[in-house]
Amino acid sequence: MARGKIQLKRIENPVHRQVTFCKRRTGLLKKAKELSVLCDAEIGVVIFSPQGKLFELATKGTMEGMIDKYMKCTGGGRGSSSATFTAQEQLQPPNLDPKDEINVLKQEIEMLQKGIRYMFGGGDGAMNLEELLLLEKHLEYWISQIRTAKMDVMLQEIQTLRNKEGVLKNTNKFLLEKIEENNNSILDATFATVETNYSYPLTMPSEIFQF
Amino acid sequence: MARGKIQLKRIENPVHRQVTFCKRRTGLLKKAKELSVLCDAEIGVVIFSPQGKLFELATKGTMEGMIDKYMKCTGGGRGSSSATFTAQEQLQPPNLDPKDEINVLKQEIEMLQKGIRYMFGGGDGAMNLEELLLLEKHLEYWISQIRTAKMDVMLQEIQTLRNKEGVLKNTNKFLLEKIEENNNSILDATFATVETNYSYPLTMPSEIFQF
DNA sequence: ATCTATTGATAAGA
DNA sequence: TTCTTATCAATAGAT
Repeated sequence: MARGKIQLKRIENPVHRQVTFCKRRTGLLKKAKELSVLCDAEIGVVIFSPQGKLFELATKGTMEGMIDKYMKCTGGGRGSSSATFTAQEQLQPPNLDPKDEINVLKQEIEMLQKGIRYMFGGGDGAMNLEELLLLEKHLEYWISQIRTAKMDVMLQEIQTLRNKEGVLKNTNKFLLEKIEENNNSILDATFATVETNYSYPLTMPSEIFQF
Repeated sequence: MARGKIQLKRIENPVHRQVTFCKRRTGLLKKAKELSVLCDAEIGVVIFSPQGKLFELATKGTMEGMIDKYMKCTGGGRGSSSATFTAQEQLQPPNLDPKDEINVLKQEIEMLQKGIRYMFGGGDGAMNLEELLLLEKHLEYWISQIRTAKMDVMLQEIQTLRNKEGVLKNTNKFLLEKIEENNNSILDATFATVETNYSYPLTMPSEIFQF
């Protein structure tokens, strides 16, 4: 537009991209407002920045109202965005354009294939930012599975340690009783001498046994 | 804009208004597309003409997807606008090439995802795409909040238990040595008798102490 | 954030 | 709706 034409492609420079996003976002919302006022139209605009931040505009009423109206117009027939809907409604077949769905799925497959190549190859197999962001999302899910397994292991270890502790405590208790018995039959001198050589108390601080 | 400035108010002349609506609507959607491409943003625009006619644009995926994302962002805790459905239900409508293609693509995606899950050593590989996407959405929100706190608590407990175990082990060891000393000075009979009354071994299995 | 040379959008007319 | 053209508005690049 100014000081030089721009290419209709993603701006690679992150600073330029962010600045342009801010400027054009403002411009777009302004244009939407103008159109709404000038022509008495009802307009809703939703903008997600690459970082996922939401910007929105609803020229009449609320965005929810817009969405409800949109749903009615598209004949989706599914529940209102603001109303609760039944499981029955939820189970109705989706109303997606098959072509769109196919494209989405193809993109997903390509992304997955690239991701696999990336992980196997180790190199940065020429994935662009958008693909990396998509892959990141899937990795987050996959990682959650690992987390579950890890959590199981940790819970198991906690249980095992608790069991061990119980055994040790009982053993300790038994040994203490044993020593007390022995103390009744031998001279105290020997025991006292040894006791000073150890830092571990024969009786544990009470809080250690609190669970 | 051209041939004279305009007032930012409703255009009273119906013909002018209609013409302007058409022109500016085109311009607005163009701007939205440009912003999306240039800045890698996800944008949804919904326009209702005064006559109630719908014009829409979703720069990535479908408008329904946009709405879902919007609901998520605004904390609208209600269900997905695109109803949840199982892969089985989606397989129902036969005879349509697009549907068949979708099914093939989905199977391919599942295969790829299973492969990756296998690489990670994770899950059981029995989830369909919709389940994965839905679960991912929820996990992204919930796990991040719960994960840190839970992990801290668990790690803390493991550490505490290990510390306790170390103390108990050392105490146990000391007591054992003490008893051995005592055994050298008193009769074995008493000890042996008591030992049979307890199931806890005085010497722990070696693997218990492996960390 | 502000400035300004340019490009892009568009009101009016056909 | 679309095209043209004179103007106005948006904005890319620089500061």
